[in-house]
Amino acid sequence: MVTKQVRSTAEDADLARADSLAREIFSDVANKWALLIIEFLGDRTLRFSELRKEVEGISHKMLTQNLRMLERNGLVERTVYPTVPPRVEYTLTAPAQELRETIDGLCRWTRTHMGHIESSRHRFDD
Amino acid sequence: MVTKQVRSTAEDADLARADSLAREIFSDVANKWALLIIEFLGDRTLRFSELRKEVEGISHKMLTQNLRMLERNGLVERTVYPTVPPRVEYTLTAPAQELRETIDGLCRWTRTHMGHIESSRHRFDD
DNA sequence: CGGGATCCGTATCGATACTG
DNA sequence: CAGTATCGATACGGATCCCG
Repeated sequence: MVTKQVRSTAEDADLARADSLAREIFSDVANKWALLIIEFLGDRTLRFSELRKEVEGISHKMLTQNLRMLERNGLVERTVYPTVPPRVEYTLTAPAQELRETIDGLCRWTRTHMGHIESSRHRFDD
Repeated sequence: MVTKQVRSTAEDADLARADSLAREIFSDVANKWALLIIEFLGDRTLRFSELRKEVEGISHKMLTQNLRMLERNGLVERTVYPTVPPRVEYTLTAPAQELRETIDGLCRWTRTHMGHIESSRHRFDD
């Protein structure tokens, strides 16, 4: 166990960098649309328009924006077929598949506690 | 397995309601600040000001706003001690504790794949 | 068809000031 | 100390148009 006393200022700086990076990634990933895209894409390979149908309610803009972000973070793979009209397919990468497990957990949690939450809301709204 | 044909319109309406409720709860919970508050609060009992220190970067306003929302959904319990100056303590409820398990998973995932994500970002930014 | 660019209303957020 | 209210800034999100 490394104590505060023997930790150099350089190591402190490293930890600070790691922390802010983790926070940054967390902010990217812990947003509604990103999580829904990952959840609905699952282990399938879908085109842009197909994915848009799956994640209902998402706008054209939000879908492209989030897909770019996920691609940048190495969570989705984007394959372009240079045909006309163009055909673009999206798949989750291995790290994203792991992430999907925990998102599944989040979805299960929601379904399990929906009733409790709904009644709690009604109690609160007085 | 219930097929589409034998499902009544009333049952369809129920399913639609459940779906939109689930979406609503998901939108509440799957946001950066809410998740961080739950994660940092953990199994402790913290005052408003203590919690504000823990979740660094959160503004006074965002903290109150999210705490109200979490309280409404029955995820945090708010205890007011009518002293002067006032003392208000927050704790996670049982459902929120369960949720914390999956948030822990999300945090572990972030730490595990930080390196991969960072290098993927550098590759993308060209 | 996929996606970039633009416009524009709205929700979000931070800072500040004020109450019990 | 905890919380509400108000006010600007700006980021978000949707609608639309156009290009490959």
